[in-house]
Amino acid sequence: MLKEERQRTILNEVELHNRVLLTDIAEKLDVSIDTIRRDVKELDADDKLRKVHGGAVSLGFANYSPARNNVYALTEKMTIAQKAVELIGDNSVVLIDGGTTCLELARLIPLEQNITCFTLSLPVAMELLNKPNVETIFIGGVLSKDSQISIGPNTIHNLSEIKVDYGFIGTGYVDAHFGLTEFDWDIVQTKKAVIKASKKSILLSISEKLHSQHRYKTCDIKEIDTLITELEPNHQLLSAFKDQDINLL
Amino acid sequence: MLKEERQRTILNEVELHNRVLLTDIAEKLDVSIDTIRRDVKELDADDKLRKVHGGAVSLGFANYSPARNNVYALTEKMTIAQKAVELIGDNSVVLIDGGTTCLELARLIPLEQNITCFTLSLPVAMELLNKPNVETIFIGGVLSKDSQISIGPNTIHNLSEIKVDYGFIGTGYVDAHFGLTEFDWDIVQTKKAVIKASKKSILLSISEKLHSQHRYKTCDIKEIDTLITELEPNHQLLSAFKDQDINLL
DNA sequence: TTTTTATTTGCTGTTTTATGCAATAAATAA
DNA sequence: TTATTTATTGCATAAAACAGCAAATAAAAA
Repeated sequence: MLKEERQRTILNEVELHNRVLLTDIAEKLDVSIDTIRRDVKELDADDKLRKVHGGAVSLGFANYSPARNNVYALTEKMTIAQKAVELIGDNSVVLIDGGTTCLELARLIPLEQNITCFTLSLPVAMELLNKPNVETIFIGGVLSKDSQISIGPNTIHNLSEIKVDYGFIGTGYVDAHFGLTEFDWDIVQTKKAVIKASKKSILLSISEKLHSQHRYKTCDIKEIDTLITELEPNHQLLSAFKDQDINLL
Repeated sequence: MLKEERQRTILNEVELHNRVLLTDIAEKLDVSIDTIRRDVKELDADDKLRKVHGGAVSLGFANYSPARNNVYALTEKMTIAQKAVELIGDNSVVLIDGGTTCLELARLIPLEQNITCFTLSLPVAMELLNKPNVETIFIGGVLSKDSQISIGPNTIHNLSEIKVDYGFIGTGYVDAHFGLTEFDWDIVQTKKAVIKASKKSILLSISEKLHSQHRYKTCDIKEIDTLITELEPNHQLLSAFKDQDINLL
């Protein structure tokens, strides 16, 4: 078998599965592991793939860097945020939670929109300051380093003193049966207070999060007024939520 | 399974839920917790995520570095901030005002310094979140769009309930005779409350601001405990302050 | 054709890397 | 505080990478 052929096979394999094990391909092509190793080394030098310990991965796979494009599933989140922002009427009072989806919502608020906006998220607040017609009120409290939102008793107390038209919230995990869950107890307490401070709670979640759960429970699905995902409301992935008392957007 | 595949899975999980537990991933991928721990350590070193006790959080969630390209008189302000940061003892409770000089102070707080820090400035709060040993409490309220700090009655009320060791404040204008003055009435009210909430008030001001004044008065010089400028304390520009009951640094 | 030369491949022993285990230390929760 | 979970460290093992050598193969020259 020619070297060319062998390398072509390796590349095919890598492009198809994003990865390959040296041992597998050596056995498949019935040559020694050293030969394959040398082939992969050449392909790596030619920037056709990335050699890694024990095998090789495709370039797209290796170059994936969240630090560069920063937000995971940005298109989906923008779709969700767009649906959410359409709910906000002029002169309404809303509360925006933390998380990247909620941050997108803050970004998408039109410059001419005239609203009052409460938030407990530092990045969301930063974003809202760019909107000339949004009156922004930050709910103070102890700041969580991970989530960059106010948490703790003071935050919860502050939240207890307001009642907004819409509360836009995110969640770590959501399941049609188990409801909204998080792994952080403080966050759960805060989110509970957010929901209580909202006449209507709007949950923003990418579909990938549906049917996942964790240890601490924020609330049942029925406490949420509307669920917004990037999917069409009658998508089959949402069927489990159709039976529940919740609007889908 | 290749290490790269495993790390990609970890990244997906982290970006999906913002935060994951090492134990969960280890179980899901069926490898030892040590391996996951090492993976997460590497991903952290590569700035792909942030490792926290027991798990990992996504960067999009915990990343913010405001560019400070065009800060006026940055070197002077850094000198001032350096002098100020040396005043802060371990386990003390401080309050940091807004403005670029105070932001520099927040930046210069050493990573190992263990303090509790109140602030009403959004950029300062952002900066403080990067300090692992600083407990940050944000004083909530209506946010001023240009100064990016909390103002208004609610802010003032919140400030009335605390008393910190040091209050680090900035000012728009300062004069040995007329005291601290501002352009904006709301800001003045807030700064008054900040001074009242501080056992000792430390004024941070570049020398260029000395001997300037504006329409609304925050307080007299005698209400300030220490004035920090970029100059030597016995510089002649400071002579007018020497007669006053104020420390110079 | 045969001979020479260069390239490729496989093998051996050594070094490096990846992973899991266990003991101890540190951090967090109760 | 104590108890429990999570981190760190060192070590053992196995797999993989590497370097050098020699046989096999291919290409070029006589």
